[in-house]
Amino acid sequence: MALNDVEICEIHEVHADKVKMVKNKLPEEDEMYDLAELFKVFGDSTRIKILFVLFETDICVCDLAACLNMTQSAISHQLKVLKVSKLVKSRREGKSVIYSLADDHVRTIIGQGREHIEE
Amino acid sequence: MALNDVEICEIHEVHADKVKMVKNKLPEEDEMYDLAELFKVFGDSTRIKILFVLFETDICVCDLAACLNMTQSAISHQLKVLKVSKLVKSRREGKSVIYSLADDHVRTIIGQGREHIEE
DNA sequence: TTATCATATGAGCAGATGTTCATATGTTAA
DNA sequence: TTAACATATGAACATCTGCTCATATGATAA
Repeated sequence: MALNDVEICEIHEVHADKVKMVKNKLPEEDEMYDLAELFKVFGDSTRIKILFVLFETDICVCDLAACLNMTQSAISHQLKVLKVSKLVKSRREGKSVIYSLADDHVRTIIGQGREHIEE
Repeated sequence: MALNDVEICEIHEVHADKVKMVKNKLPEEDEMYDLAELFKVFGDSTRIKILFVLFETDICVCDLAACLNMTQSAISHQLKVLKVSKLVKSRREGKSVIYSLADDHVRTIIGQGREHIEE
């Protein structure tokens, strides 16, 4: 029998009614999973730095790498992650590819994060 | 000589002036790093689920584990991460330890995340 | 005290993640 | 077309992360 813990707990003390009530109010598994995936994207300092640069200006990969003192390859890999998550979009201009913020949730989310830290 | 990429780029095309301007506007390295660390905490589905439970009610470790069908140990480890990041606080009540949300930035941050996803 | 319940924690392991390196793709100019 | 620049990408590797298992700590009741 799997998940013995749950069984054992119920015998003793777990408030089965409370647990059931809370379970019903939780969002879909998928939604919570996707949310975690989104925050995972914010959870890397290279990507955060990229976003801060994009707060200031649209910019090409090469300049971005220079801003952060990192290799073009490393930046490019991370830009892809940001793009798949729709936090960033890109357009081609001649030989360069210019990246920019996809929408304003990014600013809000990061803003709230900063507020939390300032305490 | 290290970081050849930057050097090479400058010879050719990088907009040194633009790069310098952006660099000046960026927050402190530490702040960006801390921000990434904060979001890293949100970037795991177990922790996200814990937070959603805490949106509904204060709850003990045992009930929390039952809600998520996970072991007490796994939950306890993650609660520690959440506590160190000040997203969650705890109080003892008899044999149990009751966890609750530390403040309301958590709701706001997660709310913005959800908005971003709904698109 | 001792027994039991509730939670916390350390070690170990498997899987995920970010960077580097080499190279491929795509664009422009000659 | 070819050469040079700009970006993207795959593989490899080292590090990080989250879970499990065993066990320690803490609290209560008998």
